[in-house]
Amino acid sequence: MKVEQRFTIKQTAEQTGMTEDTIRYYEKIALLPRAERKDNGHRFYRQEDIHTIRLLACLKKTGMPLEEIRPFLAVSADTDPAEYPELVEHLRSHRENIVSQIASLQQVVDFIDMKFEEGRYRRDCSDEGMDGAPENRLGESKPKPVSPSEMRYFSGATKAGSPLR
Amino acid sequence: MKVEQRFTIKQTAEQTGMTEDTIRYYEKIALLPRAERKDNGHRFYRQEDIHTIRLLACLKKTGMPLEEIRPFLAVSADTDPAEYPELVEHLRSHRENIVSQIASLQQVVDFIDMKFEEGRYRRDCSDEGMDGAPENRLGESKPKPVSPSEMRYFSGATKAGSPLR
DNA sequence: CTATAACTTGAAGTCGACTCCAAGTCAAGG
DNA sequence: CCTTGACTTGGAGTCGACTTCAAGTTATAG
Repeated sequence: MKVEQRFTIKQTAEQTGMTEDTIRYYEKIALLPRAERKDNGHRFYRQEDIHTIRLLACLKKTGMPLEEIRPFLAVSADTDPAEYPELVEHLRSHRENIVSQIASLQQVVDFIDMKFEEGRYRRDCSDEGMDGAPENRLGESKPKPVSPSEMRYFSGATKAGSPLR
Repeated sequence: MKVEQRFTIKQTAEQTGMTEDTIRYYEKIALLPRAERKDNGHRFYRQEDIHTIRLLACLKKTGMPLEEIRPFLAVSADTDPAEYPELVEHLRSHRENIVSQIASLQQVVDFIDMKFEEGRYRRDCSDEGMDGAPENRLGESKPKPVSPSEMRYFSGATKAGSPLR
């Protein structure tokens, strides 16, 4: 058994898809804890840290601002979230955000698919698009069109008379 | 039949969830076409414009930068995308982005759900998480846990001896 | 007539998230 | 020895996306 692998900032950057500068920046703003240093002062990271940074990267991809990620990371490791009741609400509410973000994204995918298929309709994409029962559909392959349920299309302004509206 | 409804910038802002300032800003950077003006110089918008702005809002929610939205809007109306072959590729590639964004988001949702359910595991959330066949799953209701297929969890660094790794 | 509100304009300011820079340290190779 | 490369630091600069500001116009109500 090795003593526990150590990674340089460069390796860490490669493994997490961040730049070295960004990792240092996160440390600077204390989003990440101060990394351990070797004798020469160089940072080094353990597998554990890499997982944390990956989670950070993942949250960032969901459009979460850094300040919201901050409390998230506290719970990232092996902590039981129930120990931080304050964060539990945070998590739950962010989960809702994400779910609605997914719905938004799905609408855009549907919009695009529709454009491809028919090239003429417009889909409504309002904030309240998914009220009621947000039926979950997620077709990866193109031939899957839009679900028929409760949809509102971009109507109006269809120069050549639209049937409904 | 009315002459066609006209909306002030304020009403438009309300209906699209943007601020008036933002709408003016988009006009300034020519993301939106110059709005028509009344005799007194005030902007007014038609239903059609509102749809366009809604689409803009929707794309923005998916994290698309304004400069990428720009060409998108060109095709938003009643245009057939096939007439703009350049945009078709754009659309297709953005669709792929979104699909992978959805996958990312879904991972975070799964991560959160797992935290809630077990409060002890860590899920991996790497960039290449969904390679191979991106099985599409999208559970809206909480009781839906994570799909069993090809998943990598946050492992490592589990202070109290982790089983695998 | 005045005051309030809803708009107009261009320009300047803010904020988050990097990204780059200059100056310095340290280790290894030629 | 000097150079190259990988790092360190603090601070400044950039960029996207707004947001605020100051000054002005016009319409309506009291």
